[in-house]
Amino acid sequence: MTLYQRYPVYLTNSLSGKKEKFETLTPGFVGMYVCGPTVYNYVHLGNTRTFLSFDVIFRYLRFIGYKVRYVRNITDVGHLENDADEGEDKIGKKARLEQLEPMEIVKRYTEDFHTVMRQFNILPPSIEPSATGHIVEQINITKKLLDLGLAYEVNGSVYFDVKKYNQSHHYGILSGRNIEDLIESGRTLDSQDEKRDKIDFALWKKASPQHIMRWPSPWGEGFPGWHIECTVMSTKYLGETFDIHGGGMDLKFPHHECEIAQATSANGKSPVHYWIHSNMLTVNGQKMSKSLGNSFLPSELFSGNHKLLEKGYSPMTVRFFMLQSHYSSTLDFSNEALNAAEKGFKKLSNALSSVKKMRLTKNSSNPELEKSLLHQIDRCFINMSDDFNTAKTLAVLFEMASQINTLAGAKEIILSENVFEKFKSTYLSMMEDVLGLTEESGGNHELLNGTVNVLINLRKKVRADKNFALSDRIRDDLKAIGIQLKDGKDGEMSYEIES
RNA sequence: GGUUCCGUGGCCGAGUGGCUAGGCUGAGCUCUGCAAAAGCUCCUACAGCGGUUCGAAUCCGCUCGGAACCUCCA
Repeated sequence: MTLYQRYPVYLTNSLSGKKEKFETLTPGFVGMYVCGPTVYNYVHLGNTRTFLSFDVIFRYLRFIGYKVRYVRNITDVGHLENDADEGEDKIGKKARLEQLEPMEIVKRYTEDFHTVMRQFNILPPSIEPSATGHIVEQINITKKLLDLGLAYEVNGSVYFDVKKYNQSHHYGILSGRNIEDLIESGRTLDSQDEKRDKIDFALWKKASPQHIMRWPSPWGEGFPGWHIECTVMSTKYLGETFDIHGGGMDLKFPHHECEIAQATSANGKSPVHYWIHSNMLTVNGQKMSKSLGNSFLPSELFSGNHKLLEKGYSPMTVRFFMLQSHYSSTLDFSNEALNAAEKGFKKLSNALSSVKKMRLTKNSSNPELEKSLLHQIDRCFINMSDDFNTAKTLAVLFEMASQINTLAGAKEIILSENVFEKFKSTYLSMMEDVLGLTEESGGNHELLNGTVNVLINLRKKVRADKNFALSDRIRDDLKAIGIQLKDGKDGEMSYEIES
């Protein structure tokens, strides 16, 4: 029996708005697509939260025994400033502003994105396709939609006919809207707009003479629209129907709605079984976004070099901070909360390092304690399988950490070996493999380690001689430069570098 | 205006009908030569008003407050 059979996953499907039992299309296999970044600028902390949420989902599904193909794209063309006639491609615009080739822009910000992902210990996806690598497929599906009569061409641009689609399907099924409301509200049409209806969206745009990014097509030189890339790439690597499609809440409409319309039209079937949307990171209750100017770059957060920050916080502190809330809730960002997270994470991290060193004294049954340990192990999985509830899982890990500290401080550990090992390995793997929370080295060099050990040995000697004045001085002086000595019960000493 | 969501103790943040969230902060105790770390104990909330129910933070209605989407945004 696999872990996923023992602890079946339930997740909130945005399509139904309900928590549903997770049943994969192919037993044991999961296909998951997540909308990646548009690489026209540095990723900010809000963007990072989404990728972190799906990283944990990916990690957990894998951990409980699924074979997961995780596709996360890079959008390097086609994301328009707006969908009106004069809409400019985001990459193209940045290239113009910075006087660089579009591919230079793409390269720079893709690398930044990857660096940030590594810093936060976010695993790379199985496949990371780019939109420009799939121009041919995007042209093909556009042709197909034209042939089906669900798209129309105007002056070298092709648009999706939402009203026509809505005659046989429900456009707005995901975001709970109906087409009449959409037509009534929203922005008015630009007079020179080529679209038949303002809710139609571009599949292919004609490139104006000054437009840098352009490819030949049956409709002349142009570039693909924003939504079509995800349909093409998800279909190509995961099939016409796949298990999970994720992304930030703000992509639900129109981006994901358009994906559903295109894919359903082109393939004759609904593309996705479970839609998962992660919620926004907020600052003072407002969404963190570039346009509002309240966004943080990860590097600013690490260094503390930002007007809203009192100090810097490590990547793992931030990762822990984000995992304390559920992915579907908004999370408010503040110095106070980060400070609390820093201390909380340190506690878990210390327990992680002691659990690695912990050894059994005697292999013998201890029913009462074992029952409690097994219960904690069980709850880790139950909580994670319940819509990937990292907050609840962390609560159990804190209990386990207390247990670990108690055991580590005990004279002897008497337990059945299999329970002991299971307990250790669950704490370890929940922390490191599932939640991706690893110990931070804190610049722990060999030379420094040796030097501190010289002082520790010296202090042991003077302590044995009851020369407490000197013993305290060694400790205080080290403390002053950021090294905290800790005296163990057995006369052993350890140290910790404070940030 | 339309669609959706939220309002939990000093702070952050889980929790969807009865059973302890958890972290941080604060107070006290234990251990320790003294610290630090660790362990234990305490501080017991659910925006307001009504309703359903034996019983509601949890369901329903209204009021107040806040947010997201409807235009690019993870």
